[in-house]
Parts: sequence; C-alpha cells; structure tokens
Amino acid sequence: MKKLAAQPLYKQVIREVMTAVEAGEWQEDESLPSEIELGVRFGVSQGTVRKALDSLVAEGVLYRRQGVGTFVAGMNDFLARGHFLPLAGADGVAPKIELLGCVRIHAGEQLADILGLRRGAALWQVRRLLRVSGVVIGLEEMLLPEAGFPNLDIRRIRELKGNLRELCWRDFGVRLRDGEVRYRAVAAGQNEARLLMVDLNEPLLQLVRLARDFEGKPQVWSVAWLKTETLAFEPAPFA
Amino acid sequence: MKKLAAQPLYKQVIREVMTAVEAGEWQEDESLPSEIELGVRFGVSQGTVRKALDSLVAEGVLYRRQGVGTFVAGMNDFLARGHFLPLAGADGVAPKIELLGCVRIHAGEQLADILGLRRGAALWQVRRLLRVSGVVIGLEEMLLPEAGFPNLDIRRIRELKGNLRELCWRDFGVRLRDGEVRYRAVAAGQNEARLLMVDLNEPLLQLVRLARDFEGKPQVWSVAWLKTETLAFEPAPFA
DNA sequence: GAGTGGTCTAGACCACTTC
DNA sequence: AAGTGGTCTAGACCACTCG
Repeated sequence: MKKLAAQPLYKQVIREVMTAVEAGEWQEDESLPSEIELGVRFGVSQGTVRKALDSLVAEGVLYRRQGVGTFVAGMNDFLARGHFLPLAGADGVAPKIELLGCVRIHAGEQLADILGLRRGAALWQVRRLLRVSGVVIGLEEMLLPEAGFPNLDIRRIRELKGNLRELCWRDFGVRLRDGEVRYRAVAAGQNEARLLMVDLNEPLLQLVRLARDFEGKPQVWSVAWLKTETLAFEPAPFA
Repeated sequence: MKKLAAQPLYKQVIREVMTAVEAGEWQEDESLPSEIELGVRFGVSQGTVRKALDSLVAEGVLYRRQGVGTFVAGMNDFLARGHFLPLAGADGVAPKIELLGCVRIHAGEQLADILGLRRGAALWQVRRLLRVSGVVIGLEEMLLPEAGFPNLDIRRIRELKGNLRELCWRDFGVRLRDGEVRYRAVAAGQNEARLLMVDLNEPLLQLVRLARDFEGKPQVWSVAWLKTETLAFEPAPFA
C-alpha cells in the first residue's frame, strides 16, 4: 500500500475495509479474513490492520469475538440501540420499532440547508412508533432526500421491520454512522399527544439528530419524541 | 513489570499512571515524561505505554500535543463540558456554573442503595445554577456521601468556581469519571420553576447521572433540570 | 491442534514543535 | 538540532474457541 495523500496506512486500511463492507463483500455477521490475511492483502502488518479494525469496532461497524474472528455488525437504528430504564431501577429494555408511514414532501428552507439540498427538494418523511413491552413510548420522524433514495418503498421498510438504517445500507448502499444528538424537553402537540396517547402539553423528551454517511455527507434528519413519565432514556455507548 | 493477576501490561500501566495522576505527581496541564521514559520506568516498551495513554486520553484524563508532550487534563464538570445550541443553528456555548448552596442531609433508602451506603447516612447536597450568557438555563442538585468528603466547605467550592469535580479531586483525592446519563422530560415543580424562572409544569429536560471513581465505586449522584425552550443540550464527546 | 483475536517488543522512521 | 508524539514493521507469544 502506498502513502497516498500523506494519509497514514491505517487510515487507508479503514477506508479499504469500509469500502469492502459497503460493497457487501462480507455479509452481516459474516467473518472477515483474519488480521494477518488482511495485512497481506493490503500490504501492511497485522498491527496496522488491527489499529484500523479497532476504530471500526469502536464505531460499531464491526465486532470481534476472541478466538473466532471479526464480523460485520448489524445496522440497528440509534433509538433501537438505546435503552429505556425504570426510574429507580437497574436493567433497561431496547424498544421495538413499528412503521407508521412514509410520504413524499418538500424541503423547507431550513431543512434544505441542513441536508445540503436546494429549497423545495423532494424528501421522504418516514414516521415510526417505538414500543417497550407493547406500550407506545415514542414517535420518530425521519427525513431523507428522495434523490439519494429513489423509489423508497414502504413495503420494503416493513420487510426490514422498520429498520431504516439497514434499508439505507442494503437497498441504497449508504451506510449511516450515528450523529450527535441534541436533547430538549418540549410540550406535546396535537400530533404527538394523539400518537403517544398522552395529554396535550405533557412534557416529552425530544431527540434531534443528523445522521451522515462515512464520507460525512448529511443523509437523514430525525426528530423523536419520547414519553419519559415512567422510563428514562439512556443512549447507546457509541457516539 | 510483572504479570500480576493475569492483567495485560498496558492495563497495569493505566493503573500506575492513574495512581500517579491521583497522587498529584504531575499537575494539571503539566507534561508527563515522554512515552519512552515512561516505558523505562514501568519496564515496558513505548508501544505499550502508548496503548495505555490512548485510553486515558479517550477518557479525558490526559491530552496530547504532537511534538510537545502528554499532559494532565483539567476536571471540568460533565454539564460544563456539554454544549447548548440554538435550535436551528450551528455553534454551541458551554455554560457557566454558579454555586447556590451546600447543606447536610440524610440518605433515603433508595439513594443509600445507589451510593452503597446505609440508610440514613449523612450526605452533602450541593446545588448549582447553570447560565448561558448570563441567563439561567439549568439547575443541578448533587449528592455525595459525607463519609468520603468530610468537612466539605462551601467557601472552598466557591473558590473553585463551583467545579465540584475538581474539588473532589484536589481536596479529597477522588477522581471522578463520567457516568452514563439518563434523560427524561419532566414538568417543572415549585422549586425548579422558581429557580429557573419558568412557569409551573413547563417541560424541563432532566439529566440523571451516577458518577463513579476510577475503581468503579459510586460517588456522586446528580440530577439536573435544564430549560430547553430556546437552546438544545448536546453532551460532551466522552462517555 | 489449528486458527483466531489480543498483547508485547525492539527498533525504525516520520511529523511536528520548540529552541 | 533535539525532543516529542504518531506510525509501522516483523516477529513472537498468549488466550480463547472450535472441531
């Protein structure tokens, strides 16, 4: 491997592996070649491969099992990976996702700015419900450019159990990385109150995120409203 | 360095360095010996020292400046390291902390459990205000066992500008690491409404944390209420 | 036992900052 | 030029899992 663009070798390896993962060279939960073999393939030492894989593991792209191998990780949604915990208690539960619907809308000025589109660009608006042991606990609204995800099919989303992150990857080759989350407390509006079955103006936890792909391009804007009267939200480890 | 307790060398180095930092061997923003020198001191190679320092940097205990050295990081509070961002906008601002007061109370059953104390044990309750450009934006209530922090002095807290984390370290040798955060939305009660100057029942973002020391012992329980009508909260990078 | 990840070394060189 | 962090190698051995 050459020193292109003065990038360190391990960063080049990260890119190469990422590209291969995105190209589907190894399926989900399928093991990659061993660190030594990857080293031979990229012309670097095992230590360098390891350093590269370390960051991909830290980012949740891969996972390792000692003595067994390194595997491609699944693509659970950010919220699906989070935990909902009883206020006083110990163990948390991950929510189940239920697709509500998917419609085509047009970007307002602000949203267009955020997603790097022109004003009025076509967007998909996907809405989902979150349930913990059957009880509705959250509502999520996600917006993604139609240009990048043409012919987004509601039945397809349903097939993947509402897992939009996995869909973006499988059907459109876009691998989303988690973005930073902003937290707010807001009063429930008409919509939220109805869908979450709470009173108007009841406090809801609002999570706002911008998910980017691995090139850093903004891809999905998401706003979620969570009912936290009896359960607190704890985000998943990775940023 | 020996293979005690089957711990890998780099983990032993982490402990050694941590101990030295806690003992105050190097002051804040003072540089540690070079990686090579540390290697000689602990009887390991530079690569192993580096791996150890990597995790301490990731945890925010140390920071590095290429070509210069490795330094002991300051001890800003979790909330003080977070950012408050305008809803639509770009750059966030870190809040200023203002001490409200410090009183001695007794642990209820639940709190005693969490902090690993007996019921009724003496606690310090420290309350602080958070301001962003002068405007009150949050209230934080922290509880810590009197046993671990005897003679906690309000004037001393004030001296350190309300930075309780730094105080725990400097005066009591307890270095707190960030704990996981749980998020909720709650309605403002009497107290919160008065101190934050909002209406009763206005939605507030609640953050609940349990900070532990580097041995994993629970040390500080904290609950914060944040006004997020105009500013969203974004936690600091490190978990 | 064979294959994998996990650790460790000694030594090398590069990139950066400071004097 | 000297000293620091940052990268990289070749080779070694350990710890773990699985057939």
